[in-house]
Amino acid sequence: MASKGATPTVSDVAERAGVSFATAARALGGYGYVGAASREKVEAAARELGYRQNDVARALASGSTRTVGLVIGDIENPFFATVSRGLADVLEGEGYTLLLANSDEDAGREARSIAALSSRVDGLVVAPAVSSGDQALRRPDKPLVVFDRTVRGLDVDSVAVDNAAAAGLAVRHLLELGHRRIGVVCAPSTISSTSARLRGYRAELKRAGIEVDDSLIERGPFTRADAHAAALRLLGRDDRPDAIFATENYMTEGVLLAARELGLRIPDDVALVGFDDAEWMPLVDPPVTAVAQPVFEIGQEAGRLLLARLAGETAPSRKVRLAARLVVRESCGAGASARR
Amino acid sequence: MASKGATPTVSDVAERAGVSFATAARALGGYGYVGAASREKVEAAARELGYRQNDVARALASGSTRTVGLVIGDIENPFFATVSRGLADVLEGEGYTLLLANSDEDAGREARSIAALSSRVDGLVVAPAVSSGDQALRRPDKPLVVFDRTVRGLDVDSVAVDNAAAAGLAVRHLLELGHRRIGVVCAPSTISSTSARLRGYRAELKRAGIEVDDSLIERGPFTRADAHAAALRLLGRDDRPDAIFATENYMTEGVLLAARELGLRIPDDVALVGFDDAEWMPLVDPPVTAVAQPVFEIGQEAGRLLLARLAGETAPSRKVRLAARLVVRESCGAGASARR
DNA sequence: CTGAAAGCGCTAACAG
DNA sequence: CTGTTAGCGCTTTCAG
Repeated sequence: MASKGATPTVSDVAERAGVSFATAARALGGYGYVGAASREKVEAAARELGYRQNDVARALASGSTRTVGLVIGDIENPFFATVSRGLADVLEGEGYTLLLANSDEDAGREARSIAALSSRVDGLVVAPAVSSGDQALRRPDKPLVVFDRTVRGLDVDSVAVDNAAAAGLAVRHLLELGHRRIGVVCAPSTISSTSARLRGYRAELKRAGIEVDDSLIERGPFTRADAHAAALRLLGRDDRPDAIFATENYMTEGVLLAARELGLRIPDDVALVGFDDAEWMPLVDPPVTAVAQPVFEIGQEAGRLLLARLAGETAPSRKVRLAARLVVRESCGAGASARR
Repeated sequence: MASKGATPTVSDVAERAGVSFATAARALGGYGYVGAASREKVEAAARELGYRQNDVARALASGSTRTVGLVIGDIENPFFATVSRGLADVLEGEGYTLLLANSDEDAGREARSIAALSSRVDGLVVAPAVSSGDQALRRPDKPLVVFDRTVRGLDVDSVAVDNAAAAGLAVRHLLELGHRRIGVVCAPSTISSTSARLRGYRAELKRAGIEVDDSLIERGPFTRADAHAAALRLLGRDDRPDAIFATENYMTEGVLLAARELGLRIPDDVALVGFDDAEWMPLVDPPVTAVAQPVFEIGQEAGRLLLARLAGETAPSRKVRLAARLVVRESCGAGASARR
């Protein structure tokens, strides 16, 4: 109903309220002193005009946006979704809004997402797609915290699980149940979390006196389809492994699918332990044993770290390492009798 | 290595390159005429100084951000994740960046997310949490497209599946397999898609000459835990239904879990048909029959609609309705013999 | 408490 | 092709 077609500005409101621009701006912006009478007039005028703050202008003038950006690898991966909830949870308490961008685990897209966000937010949290970190991550003059993965030579706050130890948990479980020939289906090892899990796998095998057979390690890219293909290769071998460690939830799905197609029974023909728990894992046949990360907490912790920086903390960077735990179900042969 | 501590601006680059501010701005901004020599000097200076565009300033000055915002109900719900990929897919082709915000299916949060985004983007796509639509949605002077749900009295472009018809598909399947007493576990019917699915359920029952028993309809809020509780109530009755229609993927998980806990076999003791397919559904025991929406396409279509508006299209609002299809697996009793 | 005025960093006319 | 000069809408001194 405003006379002008365009969105009303502070000046419009000021004029209508019969106060100076500065007073209207203060009342509308919620800063500085404003008398009760003026405030009322301004608020009424704003309501009548349908005034709405222009965040872009505010950001340019004040240099702060009260929002933080999150760049994730794959929005369809529940891991990232849950991290984002943990992060939002902590941020909201401080009045920050969270904006997300997806990188599809692609370095180029990641760089663009970071660029798109970095001038629009006060701080950034990122799960870097490549451990060798392009320029994109090095430059931001905004506070940055990385999670799940690390980047060589990038000294910033980070949150993650001890991936090598967590992988060890999974492999040891397999070993204890008598499996010796353990294959792995994993994401590309350019992702630092993947390579750490692989390291844990190797270490655990070594500790058990088993020689690592690299041909048993299948590296797919990221999709379920890739994991599926990799699992098919591994399980189709004459000398197929008697157990598989899937380093990520998509990989677990791929192995499950491949086993089903090949008519292989789990855990009798081949055992399976996954990394990353999922809601559906107790529901499949057989229920899947997997390493569970404290996902929500990872997001929360990242949020706390970032908030501290935004508040001006200047201490040296912190590396927060959370513990993962093994959720034993039936896909490795343990507890099968406990089935309901 | 810039002399000043702060991020270099166009003026800094111009000065260093020995050209005027405007020339540097043009070279850096990629608009207007710039001679090859000047361009080179500017680019060199920019590189040396580590110049980076300030998108906020650019947005304020140009009135355009080249980004669109997506407000979803629950980032952990794969439905939204996939829609967002479809949307990003279309948008990227036109050089737009996608920014996401989560509403947690809460009206207040939704309003805040919309507010946070709307002055930072050129257009918005939203899955409205409430069908009665607050002011938040009515005001934006930016192009808006809604998906999955509709809002009474809000005349904007929208994309969705024909929910009533799709629900009919699911219920008819159950009916054809001889199930008569069909319960439903659903989300709150304030969500327009849920109420449409319920409408489809009722219509199909009526068509089969079966009276609708409202006590067989359990409405939970949104979480898996709620769905789980609702399913427990329904399946715990003495006169428990012989089939259940779950109107959403979380609901399906809840029913599966409840049945397992109650020691009920699917489909023998109770049949189950879900709405929304998921990657794990073929993997559970038994594989779940469900209505599959063309999720990625919904995102793409929303993107196309929005792009058209951004390009200035001014035609009356369009309602795109996509078809869903039933994916028959084994949880209703059909095809059980086809099991591998 | 209120007003005037100077930018934030960039785009966009408008002259040269 | 290049330079000058207004703003975009708001925050922020600095005087009153």
